[in-house]
Amino acid sequence: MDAFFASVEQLTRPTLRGRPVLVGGLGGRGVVAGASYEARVFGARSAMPMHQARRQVGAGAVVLPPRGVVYGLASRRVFDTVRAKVPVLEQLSYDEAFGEPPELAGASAAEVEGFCQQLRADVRDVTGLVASVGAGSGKQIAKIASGLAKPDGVRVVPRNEESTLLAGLPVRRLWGIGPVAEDRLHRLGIETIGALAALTEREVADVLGATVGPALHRLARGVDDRPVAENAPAKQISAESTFAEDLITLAQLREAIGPIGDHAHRRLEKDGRGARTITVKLKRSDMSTLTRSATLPYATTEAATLIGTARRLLLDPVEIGPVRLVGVGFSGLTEVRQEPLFTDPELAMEETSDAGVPATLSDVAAAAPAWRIGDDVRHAAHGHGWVQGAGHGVMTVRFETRASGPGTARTFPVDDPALTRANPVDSLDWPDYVEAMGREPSAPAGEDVPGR
DNA sequence: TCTGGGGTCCTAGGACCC
DNA sequence: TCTGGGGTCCTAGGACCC
Repeated sequence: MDAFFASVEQLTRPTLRGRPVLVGGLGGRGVVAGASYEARVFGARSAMPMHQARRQVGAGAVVLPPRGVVYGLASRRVFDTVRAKVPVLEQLSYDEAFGEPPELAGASAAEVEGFCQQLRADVRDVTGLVASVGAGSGKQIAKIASGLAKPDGVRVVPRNEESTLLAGLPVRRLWGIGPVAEDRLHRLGIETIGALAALTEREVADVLGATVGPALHRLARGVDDRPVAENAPAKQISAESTFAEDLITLAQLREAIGPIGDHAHRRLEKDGRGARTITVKLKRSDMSTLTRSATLPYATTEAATLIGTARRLLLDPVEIGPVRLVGVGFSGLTEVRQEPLFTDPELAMEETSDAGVPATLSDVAAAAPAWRIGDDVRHAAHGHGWVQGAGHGVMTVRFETRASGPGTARTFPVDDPALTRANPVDSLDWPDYVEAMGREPSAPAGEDVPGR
């Protein structure tokens, strides 16, 4: 999908079409999760610090917090549509998947091109979103081709053009070569995939490792027989959170880990399996990370045991230095037939002792929610809208959805009783879609698609 | 006022077992 | 009386992907 997050915002909030949209964290430590093509013109990119992207785009920038549920449903619509023509899909993220349609076995480049164009048309008709498709003899070539196809296009790489195409590309374009591997190769004067392909097996293993090296070497030489397969069940479920200011005491960490553990635990429950291994992740102010893990004798779904164990694994900032991020991960995921007969009473105690803790800032926020830019709103008379601006006791709401076309903005007192919080999904006209289809779309891996 | 969040895979060392 | 070899599991760290 082309600029997926930003495109969903422009689809459901039509006023934003044609404008530079940045989706991502709004706080000082936020990064860009999605940038519309209008924003990319100014150099804004995914993973860039938000303040930097904002500075580059200038005053016209529209900065919005991510609406994960909306992207998740849009993603399901997209892949339900694709699945009708490509039964086996290997999903890489919310917005990207590999497929190997059986009917294209032995097809000519022209036939493949036609198939891909039809697929894009289907996706666009059903979802209103723009997809690009790349095709080639293997996943690596298809992936590179899809990058070349964007925006809004198809790129088919025939067999006889593969090696020429690969040879000229910078090594970094190879899926699996990141900043570190790129740097190592550059030090040896290896700049292109062609130069990488020309190395010996031995050389490549020395530079990139005994496993990864030869694998990347094969891809560089155009050898890619990896199958396209449906995603395996997740091996790990985790949640993490970066704080506006570094945490400097163990007490702060112990308080912070509760909501993060709850978040991870909620997703574990949704998955339905139990976990044996609990991992705590801490990122220090210099961006280095520390992890500590513990493995229980049995898998459990119990929040008290899981989060209590995580809390026990925390390290003291007095010893390790200020902490900017805390994460909790669960792995060793297995079906749990029955709950264990006993839980560790000490751990259970630790967890439940949170009950009497004084209200945290987030509790206060939940009690008296302030309207924030990007919030979805319902008004008794004007319908569904979103908060375009707020401050000085008033707020501006633009009333529009995917179906409405660009809407009008109206200003209200922030405490206007006619305004209530709305389900973000309604901006996609989701209820109408479900009604038209006569059912919910299939939910293969649920919301917990890997990546993003 | 630098650098999110959710994943996968690999490496390497040590404990432990036969 | 000086210590092999193979295997699995666990822990910690790191590269890489979107």
